[in-house]
Amino acid sequence: MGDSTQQLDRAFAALADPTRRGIVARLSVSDATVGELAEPYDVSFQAISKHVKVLEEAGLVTRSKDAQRRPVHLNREAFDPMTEWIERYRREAEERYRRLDALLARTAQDDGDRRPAEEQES
Amino acid sequence: MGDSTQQLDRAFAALADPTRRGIVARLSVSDATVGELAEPYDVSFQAISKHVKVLEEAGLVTRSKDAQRRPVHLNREAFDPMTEWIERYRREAEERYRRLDALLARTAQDDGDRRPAEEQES
DNA sequence: ATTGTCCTCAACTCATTGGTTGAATACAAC
DNA sequence: GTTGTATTCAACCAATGAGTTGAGGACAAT
Repeated sequence: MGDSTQQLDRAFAALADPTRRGIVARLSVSDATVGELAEPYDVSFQAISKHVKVLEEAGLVTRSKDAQRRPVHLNREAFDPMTEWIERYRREAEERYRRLDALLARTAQDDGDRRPAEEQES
Repeated sequence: MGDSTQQLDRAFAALADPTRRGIVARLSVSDATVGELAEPYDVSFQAISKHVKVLEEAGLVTRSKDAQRRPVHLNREAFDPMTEWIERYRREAEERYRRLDALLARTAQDDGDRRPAEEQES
């Protein structure tokens, strides 16, 4: 089980929680302390601290140390593996669909040409 | 809490599992029955059935009914909300970064021009 | 040095999840 | 109708996850 696999596990899992997605959205505007991040939510401060930790372990954010504050910063590049993974298979399925579609179009044309003759099996 | 939020929850959570990502990758090649999907894995058949159910509830796959088989089919469009969500905030952070960068560049130039005079506050 | 602020760590609860096995269902084929 | 095949459902278990509260650590300010 490769490391990139585990990294994808963690990144996708991190974004599966609405609170954590909210935190990411907030951080896209500016860096923020845990206190600032917690403010809009109706849960304990510590719960938000945990959420930030999950995001950090997924590599999606980093924390620097400024006196007693730990400003949280969005790690933009860390989102790429997810979109790349999704887009890869989405595109593959899309291409298969187009091939199938083309095949069906050809078959439909064949229907007009030959199929009536072939239906005489009954 | 909107429905789209819950849908994102489920979609991201569904992709957070390597087995389920493997199933999606397999389905990008062609539709498959649960039995075919289970074959490469070293877990029980029922476990894979459950995984497929999770993918289905996330809207990422659909199952049709062909006799006793339930061929599983990838629902390509269902992946878009995820990439759109990620790209939205990724892009927002990117723009902020560029603005900050430009600001820093200006400030650096100001340093050369005016800053020495302004430092006379002490 | 004491106090207040910002934050993390530890221990606990409760719900969810991924896995198991053992039925039960649905259909084809004989 | 019996058998075989493909699949789901139900009950259970162990591990993980999101939440809580209570304590402790690091630093600034007085």
